Amino acid sequence: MSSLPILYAEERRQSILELVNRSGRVAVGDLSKRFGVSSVTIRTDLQTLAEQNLLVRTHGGAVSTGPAAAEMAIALRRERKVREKQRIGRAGAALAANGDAVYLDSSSTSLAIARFLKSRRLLTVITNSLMIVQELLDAPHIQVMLTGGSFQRETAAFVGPYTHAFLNQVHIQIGFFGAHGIAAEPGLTDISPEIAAAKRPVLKRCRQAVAVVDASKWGRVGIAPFAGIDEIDIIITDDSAPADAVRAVEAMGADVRFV
Amino acid sequence: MSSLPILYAEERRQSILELVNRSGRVAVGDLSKRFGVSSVTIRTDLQTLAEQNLLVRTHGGAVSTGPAAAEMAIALRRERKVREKQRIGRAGAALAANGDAVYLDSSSTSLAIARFLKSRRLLTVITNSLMIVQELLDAPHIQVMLTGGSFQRETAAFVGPYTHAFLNQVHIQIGFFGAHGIAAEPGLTDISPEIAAAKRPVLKRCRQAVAVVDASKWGRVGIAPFAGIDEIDIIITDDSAPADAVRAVEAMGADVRFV
DNA sequence: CGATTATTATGAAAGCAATTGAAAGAAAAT
DNA sequence: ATTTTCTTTCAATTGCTTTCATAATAATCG
Repeated sequence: MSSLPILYAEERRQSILELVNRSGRVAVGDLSKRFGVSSVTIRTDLQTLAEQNLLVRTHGGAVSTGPAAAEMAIALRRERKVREKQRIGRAGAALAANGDAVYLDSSSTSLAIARFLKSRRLLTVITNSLMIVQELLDAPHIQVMLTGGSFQRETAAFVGPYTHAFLNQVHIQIGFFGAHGIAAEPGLTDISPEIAAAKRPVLKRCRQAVAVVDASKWGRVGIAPFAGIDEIDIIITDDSAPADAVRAVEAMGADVRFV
Repeated sequence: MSSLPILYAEERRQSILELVNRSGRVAVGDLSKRFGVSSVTIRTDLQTLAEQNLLVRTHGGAVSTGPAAAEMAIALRRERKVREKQRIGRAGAALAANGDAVYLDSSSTSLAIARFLKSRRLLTVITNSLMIVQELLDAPHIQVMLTGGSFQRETAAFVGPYTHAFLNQVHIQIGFFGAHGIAAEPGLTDISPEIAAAKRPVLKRCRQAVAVVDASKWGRVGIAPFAGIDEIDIIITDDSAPADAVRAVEAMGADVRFV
């Protein structure tokens, strides 16, 4: 067992990655014995690797992320905070009036809203998200418009200058925006500049801009800011949002609603 | 059969998902026996998956969902002239050079071309067809651009003025166009004015325009013409095309190639 | 058709393993 | 020597699964 005398953390993680990709799965206990470190250490390793999307964490171990082909479908479907998003989705959908042109961005919360809009009529849904188009395929009474642009595989969204050009031509009654983080400063942020760039022009075109963020987003700040708190009309979140972060945002005059 | 000793919850759910997608339905009792866990555990699994919209819960089990994915898959299976289209697709794909921007319209023959382009690199595929985007999801080396516009459910294509606007902004090396009919006069036709209107502007933007039509299209004339024979550089068809119709088109100077 | 019976579902409680967070110790880097 | 990073221990927490009792649903029979 001590055939590998000492390994740097990085080397060990590399080895773990090889193992999980070779056999498809690893167990914390096995790894702990194999490398001669505590199980807590292995867990932090797995967590680190999971954060980089190099494997998928499970109870007691981890499994490989699978073949790159199905990667997107699985990753996007493995939603978290499902219940919270569902409640936020229902509340958000209720804000759209008949006849409205509704914008849904490429976020899982917007997808939740789409699910509640499916049964509606006389709605136009504008989006840059492939997932939302697919979700609305069997909603025959909803007119669906896609922005077009360059397809970004990681997010299943369309981005880039052509997306921008499309969005500068439409008028929208109400727009829903997910975010990676929300904080008093700098406001709403996301993880990719392209995604943020796709959201920014739409905001200006919406009579009403609604941010939809579950509790985990509060206080977080992503690399790419796309909207200040003052640009958002309504913020919908769930009631487990941290109170101090919410207060800081409300102090700037935001209308925060809990579901 | 149950040689798998212990499965992580995640793995088990993944397996259940595969089973339900493969056979269309699963029963709680079967799953419970197969995985060697209690029926209550299976129920929580099914509930979790149902919350993520990955399947639909029923009494005693679950049935597969994905009206989007499944429906489209069925539509694709209804294709006719599969073998001919495959041959045409291979020949068409061979015309695209590395580095090209390729346009594929929303026709089943273009979809056949997309399948042959998947393994290529350094290609940009521009399309207004949702099915082609989906086909190229797992072709990571191909950049995919979608025109955007209004979604037309019958053809799974994007059409309308926004589509038009997008297409006026791009330059394309080679474009492939399916058609409902081809004849010396009025040339290439389709069944819907919207579809025809989406094809017309692209034609002018392509250095090379290729019509891909199986034998059944010759001599047929649809309601909406979109290109004269003189606007087309190459016509690819299969060798069972009616000779007289082909001759009439060739007499106008067309380059007709058989596969 | 209604009543009975069998099957399936749901909720609560409990056991166990895995996880997380905090605090402190060890190793490496500056 | 000091800071930083990594690792461990320990306690508290969470998550998964089971059992059992009860409710709801489907199927069967009179």
